[in-house]
Amino acid sequence: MVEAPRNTRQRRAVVAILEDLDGFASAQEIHDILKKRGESVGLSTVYRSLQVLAEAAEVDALRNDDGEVLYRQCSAGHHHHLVCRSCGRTVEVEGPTVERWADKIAAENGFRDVAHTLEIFGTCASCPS
Amino acid sequence: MVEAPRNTRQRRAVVAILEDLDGFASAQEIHDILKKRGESVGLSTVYRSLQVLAEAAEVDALRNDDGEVLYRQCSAGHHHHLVCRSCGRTVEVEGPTVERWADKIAAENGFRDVAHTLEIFGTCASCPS
DNA sequence: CATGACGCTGAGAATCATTGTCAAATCCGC
DNA sequence: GCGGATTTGACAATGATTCTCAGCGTCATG
Repeated sequence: MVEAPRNTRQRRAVVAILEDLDGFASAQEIHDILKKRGESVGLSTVYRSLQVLAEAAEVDALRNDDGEVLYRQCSAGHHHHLVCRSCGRTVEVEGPTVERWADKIAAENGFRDVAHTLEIFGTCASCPS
Repeated sequence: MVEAPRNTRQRRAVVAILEDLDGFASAQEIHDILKKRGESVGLSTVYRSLQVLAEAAEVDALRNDDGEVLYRQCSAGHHHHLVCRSCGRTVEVEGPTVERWADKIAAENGFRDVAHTLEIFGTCASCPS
């Protein structure tokens, strides 16, 4: 039996931040925001909460070029991201054609249990060069 | 003027390993292989060599789920990878449709300096479930 | 509402890939 | 062969993430 996660102040605080944020943010950034708001939450707890949320598919996670893991509250269902390198602003995008293409390629080469990662990075219109 | 890189034993050794390997390997793995072959090369040097090669687009780099950077000698030109999770065997694939799709999506949303990452992971035909 | 079991928290230590440091070794044009 | 710039490598340092573990908070239950 899987235990239901407990409803703690800290977990609620992390979820609240994610709801407010528009784009992707690292665990450390979220920790900083919490500190600024006076909602003190331990760094370890922020990491753990995000892991739990990511496993439950309540948030999406991806790595930036520096290898940091970034988190964001997203809509349900399979989708990809168009992410601003500078401000983190994110647009969710869908690419049914791409999904089919990837599956076809994998099948042609005899691969099974197929998954794929696809993210688009750029600089958004409101960020300076 | 950019200085031409020097032709050192260590750099040649790293390149030789990459030529022998079929799939992606981490800097540490390459360092281990070098050690086993008796071609002692410092770990820092392996990292530096791979960085240089990656910048020169002579090898491709990607991150696995653990956040490690993996390197592989690839053909020239833009392409993506179909990678076996189990044995690392890699097939290079092209997807002109995907490239166009990604650029179009980015343009529609006012993003510039666009790049994308796309990798397909699966289990290849010769690996057990 | 009190209780107890057990998950959750947090401060700090530990981990681990990667990068920085810098003196000594190596290249390479001359 | 020389000399100066580049490269190397042992080791320290960094930085994100995970681990540890004693104490706290939750919550089903009485």
